[in-house]
Amino acid sequence: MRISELSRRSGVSVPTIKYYIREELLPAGRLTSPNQADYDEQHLRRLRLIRALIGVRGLSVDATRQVLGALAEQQASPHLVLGLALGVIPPAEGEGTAAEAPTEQDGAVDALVRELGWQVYEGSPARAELARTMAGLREFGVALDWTGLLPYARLAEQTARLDLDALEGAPDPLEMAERAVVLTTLLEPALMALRRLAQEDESARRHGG
Amino acid sequence: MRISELSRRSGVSVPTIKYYIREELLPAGRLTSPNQADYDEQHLRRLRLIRALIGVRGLSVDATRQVLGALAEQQASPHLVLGLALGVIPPAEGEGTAAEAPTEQDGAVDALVRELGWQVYEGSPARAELARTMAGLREFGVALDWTGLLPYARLAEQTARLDLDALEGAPDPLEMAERAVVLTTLLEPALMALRRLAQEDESARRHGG
DNA sequence: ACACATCGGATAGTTCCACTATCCATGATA
DNA sequence: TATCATGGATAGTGGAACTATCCGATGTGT
Repeated sequence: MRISELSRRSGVSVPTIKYYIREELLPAGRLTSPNQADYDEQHLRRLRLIRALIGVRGLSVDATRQVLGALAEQQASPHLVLGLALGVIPPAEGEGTAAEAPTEQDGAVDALVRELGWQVYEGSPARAELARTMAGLREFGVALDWTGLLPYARLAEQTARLDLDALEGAPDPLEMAERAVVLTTLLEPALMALRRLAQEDESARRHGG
Repeated sequence: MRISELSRRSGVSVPTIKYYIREELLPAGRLTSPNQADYDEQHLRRLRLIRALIGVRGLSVDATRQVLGALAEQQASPHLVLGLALGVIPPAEGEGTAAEAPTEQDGAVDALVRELGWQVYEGSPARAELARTMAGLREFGVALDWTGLLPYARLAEQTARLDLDALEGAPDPLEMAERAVVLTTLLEPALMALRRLAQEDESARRHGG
């Protein structure tokens, strides 16, 4: 198909598609002549994924590129696929101005991970994110050291089990990775929304709604 | 204290403080003369909260104003305080272009809430958010109807219990509301980071790391 | 074969947001 | 009295995510 059809079928304008190609979120079409390119269903799938990550999830173009990069990088064992797809996904992201110096919170994260016996990569962005938020919380005198996070971490384990269950039946690694990305990133707002609702309900129960 | 001291103590530049006052995130100081105003510890606390929400959490100025608005609106029972503080907080936020038509997903959310027996406000933004993400997931053929969310919802209930526990000892309603906001919004990235790490660990266990 | 729409590719422009800088008259301060 | 900081107003900046325009080449209908 040509770019106009890709645009029509995806609901994304032609200039925007070109922009995504320039930004290397989407591979260029196969040139059939110097000024004519051919796009296939893969492009359409990928474009929809991009729109979901940027539009639904609100990721930046840069973050989206990283996520898609992780997706392309595998072709290996299921764990590597997931490790890459899940591990590289940059979480929420605050004012992450590169090369953050290791803070004292890193020690807390290490302690937490050790206590839980988790086998996780040293350089996971999630570790840094965790340290960052803990530091942020401290500024408010919220006394929440790593032991306070333990029960949350136990719940996270159960959540992760559900997540992995949902990925079980994937036909091929690439499909699995894509599902992992979708499930991990797109489900986040839903999980947080559930938390809000549950908080409201719990509050009603405790204090009488 | 005057604005320069507020700036020094908070680490926020004077122009930025003025900007926040213009944007009504921060109340203006008490004028002691036409060109001299006085700020107190409340301003400092609030300014730090603003910085956490915008800088650490990455909320937009607009979303931050809503959160702070919820904070100001109470003065009532603990449940109302929490309902307002937690309920009004806009979750993650996608391309929320106002007045979204009720989709078929709303029915699914209703069913979910009914099944769980949750007592939650009809107009919670979290409900709309939930419907929106489910619609987003559908676009990818992720077969996840409301029954698929049930186990996640059960875990959310437990998470909410932990959250409410953490708020128990608050001295006054305003303090409680502020803590609720901090805990709800600032803890989100941490919870998501924990989920990422737990996924990585679970993947290692299942597929051999 | 010929007119005309469409294409890929490049470049420049737009909009929005979160600041940031500059000005000014006034009042505080040494 | 001579700075100096202040509140308030207005304009400007930089980055991000598009969006619009132009070009020459090419496909398409007749």
